[in-house]
Amino acid sequence: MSGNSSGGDADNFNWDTEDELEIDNYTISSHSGVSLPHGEAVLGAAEASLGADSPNSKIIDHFVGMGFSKEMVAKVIEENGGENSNLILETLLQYSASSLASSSNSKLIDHFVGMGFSEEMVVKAVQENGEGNTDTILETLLTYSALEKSVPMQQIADSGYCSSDYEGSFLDDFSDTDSSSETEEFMNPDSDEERKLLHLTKMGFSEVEASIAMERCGPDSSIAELTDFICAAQMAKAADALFPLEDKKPFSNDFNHKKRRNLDYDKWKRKKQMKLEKRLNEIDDALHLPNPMIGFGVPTESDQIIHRKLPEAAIGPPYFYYENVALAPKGVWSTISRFLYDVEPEFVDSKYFCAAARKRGYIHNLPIDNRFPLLPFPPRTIHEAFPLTRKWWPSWDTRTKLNCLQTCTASARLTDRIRKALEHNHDEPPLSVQKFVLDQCRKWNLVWVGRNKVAPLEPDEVEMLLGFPRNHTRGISRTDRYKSLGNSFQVDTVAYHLSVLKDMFPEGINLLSLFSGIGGAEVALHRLGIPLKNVVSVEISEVNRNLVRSWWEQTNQRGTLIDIPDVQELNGDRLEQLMSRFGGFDLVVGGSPCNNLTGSNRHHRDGLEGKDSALFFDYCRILDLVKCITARNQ
DNA sequence: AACAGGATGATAGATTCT
DNA sequence: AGAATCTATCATCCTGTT
Repeated sequence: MSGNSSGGDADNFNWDTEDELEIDNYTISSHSGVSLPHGEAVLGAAEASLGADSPNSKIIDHFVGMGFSKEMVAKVIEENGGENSNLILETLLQYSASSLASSSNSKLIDHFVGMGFSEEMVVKAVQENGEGNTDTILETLLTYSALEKSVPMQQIADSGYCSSDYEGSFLDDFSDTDSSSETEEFMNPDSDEERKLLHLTKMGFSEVEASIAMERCGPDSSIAELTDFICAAQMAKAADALFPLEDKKPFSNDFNHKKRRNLDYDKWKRKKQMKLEKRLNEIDDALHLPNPMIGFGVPTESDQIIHRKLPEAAIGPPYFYYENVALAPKGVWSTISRFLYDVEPEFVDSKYFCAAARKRGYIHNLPIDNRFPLLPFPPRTIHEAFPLTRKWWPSWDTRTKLNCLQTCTASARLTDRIRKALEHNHDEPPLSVQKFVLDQCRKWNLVWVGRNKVAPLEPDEVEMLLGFPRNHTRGISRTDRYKSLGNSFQVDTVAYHLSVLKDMFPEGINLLSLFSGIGGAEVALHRLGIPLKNVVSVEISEVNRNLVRSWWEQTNQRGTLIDIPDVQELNGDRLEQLMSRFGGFDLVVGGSPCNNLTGSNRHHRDGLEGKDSALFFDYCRILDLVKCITARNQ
């Protein structure tokens, strides 16, 4: 961060429009001595509204619980009313920022501590960002505190709750941390949901936040998940307020102002969000998608990283391997990484392994030296993969790789439209037509199968590109084949990462495969020549389970395959039972559903909290249990 | 089973601002 | 010149309706 030289940078917070002059000198905490022009009057009013019976007292408590001073909260509620908590939070953060701008360096740490951040956290943030750039420090602190507030799974594990009822223990552990709360009077915690709700409100979250989180995370979500969700949401909201410069918000009680504000609010918010994310990215550049996307190395490129340092908590046994789409909504990968022991994701595009792109992130604790690829190498270009298309391939279609293989394919109507668009021309079509056709070809992965004729890939061809044996998915409906394949691993890519296991487990491995799909991990290990001793495969789709079972028999596996339809079935008891029977798991593989993360989902791109993608937390839960049980049995 | 249906984020290049 | 901003381009393990 290039530094503004000192804390006196009032320019950073250029708010002086008429409406905002009144707050320009306002400071949030008793640590700084700047006083308000009419502070007394405001505080007087605020005092009055602090009574326990006041309708706003709950919301005041809420924000105080977040670390803001009572006076400041009261003032903001005075000015904005108590309904729009979003607006209140933004304003509070603006106040914080503005007071920062006028506070001196020596008071910097005190100031942040006064906001409710811990001293060591502040010192760290100041060290990292320099003293000058206060808004950067605030951002960093917010990031830290969101990270800290969320309770990573490993902490639960570390604290010794291994059995299937650890969530209950966790609840008990927290339920008496705070005795002063008025929540009891309206809640009677006899159901699990209400218990969680009560618990969350006691932790300082609002009832609304808690309910939303529970709705979004599902009824079985743990407190850890819920707090994580709320903190993420709070951080996003807080983030909105951190742009003091150009997009100034009118700040007054003027009704028209507010109305206008609301009209532009969404647009404004989006713009802010974008900018904040840009700045947050600068903070944790660790999660930038790499270019070229080769992870720690691919067999076809010379660039390679041989060493990495895993966080202590991540080191096995068991080994684990988690996969999901690389281009997930912002923050998703940092959350995933946080829940998986802070292991840095390895982003790899399968175009370095086969003829189709497939940008994915992998988080694993496997060694990364001495990897080797599956042989023979699969075709690496479209022409190699589909030699027959070469004859019809026009010179102006310069593709050499296909795009990501998806679950749907182009309609016949579209290929027909393309044919018609091209038929009118004897020579090269005009540029506009070329562009249209190329756009569609890229979008739907069309290949040339005749004069002016494009077609989507056949399921067989997709199987081949993804590294599965021919006819692996044969026998189910065409639509299902596309769907199952589109949701699968690219076998060569995964095998390259898993290849390091071969020397370590010459006798074979016990595999726990979550969200197995059509068995990409199993196929990869088999093709690597790593014997599969016992495989427990969890897969919701019966069609897919049958495919894996059928492959298992066709390939004359000697081991045991156990399939479980529902990931919820795999609780602590069941796992203990399975693990004592097999002697533990060597590897836990899983790629949790991505349909709430991917850009191609028009309707429910809800991020990790989405209905399906939230199953990621089950992966964490189960991995944690396995880790715990393994450690205990050693 | 076929079909239609945008939104998000990354990136590169051009343009303007400092 | 270099930073900041704008613009165009491209890719994306898909869902709801018919």
